[in-house]
Amino acid sequence: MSNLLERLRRRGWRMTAQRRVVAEVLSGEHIHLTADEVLARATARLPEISRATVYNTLGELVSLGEVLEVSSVGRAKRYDPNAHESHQHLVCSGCGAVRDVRPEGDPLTGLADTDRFGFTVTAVEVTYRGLCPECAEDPEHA
Amino acid sequence: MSNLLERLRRRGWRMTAQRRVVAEVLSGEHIHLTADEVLARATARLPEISRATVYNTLGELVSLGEVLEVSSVGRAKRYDPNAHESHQHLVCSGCGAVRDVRPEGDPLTGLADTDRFGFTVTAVEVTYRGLCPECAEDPEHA
DNA sequence: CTCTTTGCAAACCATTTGCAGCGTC
DNA sequence: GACGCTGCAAATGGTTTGCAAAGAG
Repeated sequence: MSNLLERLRRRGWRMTAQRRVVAEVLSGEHIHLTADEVLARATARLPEISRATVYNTLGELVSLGEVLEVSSVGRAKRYDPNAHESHQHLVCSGCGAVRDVRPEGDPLTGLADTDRFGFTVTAVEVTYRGLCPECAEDPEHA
Repeated sequence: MSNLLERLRRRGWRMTAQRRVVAEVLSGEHIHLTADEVLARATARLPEISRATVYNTLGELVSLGEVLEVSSVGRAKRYDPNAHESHQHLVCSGCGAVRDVRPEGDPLTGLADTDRFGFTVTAVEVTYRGLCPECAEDPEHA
């Protein structure tokens, strides 16, 4: 656990103002921001940060395994800092809201051999789709 | 079941040469083509078909519920004609190959109330990631 | 005949890249 | 002081759109 920035410092990640701000913006629970949202929030704290740097930094965080890419919502990828606790996503089809969920019984212990087509399975992603309370009540909320 | 084209005729879907060819190209098992691949295969049968028509038609098939959009592989969306039999996807992280799988016990019958955040859950998507036999043996196969 | 679908080309949006200069370690 | 990171701007890839002409029912 602990926050993203602290994990990165502990790993000896080279620090700059831009990188720190991106990491800060990605701290918290149920965070699933697009690159553009990260840029907007980062710009609020550090006006001279550029879009390319946001993309570079996000890409590096993903390949470090400290941030997860979520492609199940809309056209733009979303970035999820909750990379160390296995979890699933609950996505609202109306407004695109995303919540992290962690059903107790891990139901995903892999595929029967007969279903694997010879694949070596290393990960499972689960997305639940539905409507959040606001969109269920007011379908125009989207 | 039955093939896509037949289902569409039965629904009284307006038919044109272009639409028929797109539906034909999407017939079969383990089909998960990108819009570009659909265009390429459709062009082989009907050279005058245009990219815009392929996109229009795919979009309509998706909103009819006869084709599924799969966004879990690469940047481009893929289109899966297997929309009536609930199934999951097995994706190779090396080469992007996709297979349909149908584990027997449907383990995913929803979320406990305490995990739902008030959402109305209507669907679950599961993606297994791993390496296909070819990529497991020869990591450069990608 | 009417109303939908098609083709073309341009617009769009998210993301990536090349390269000179700046800043961290 | 070296090498990696940053910003700019232009390129790319996938998808969408506007509009006039063609075609299905």
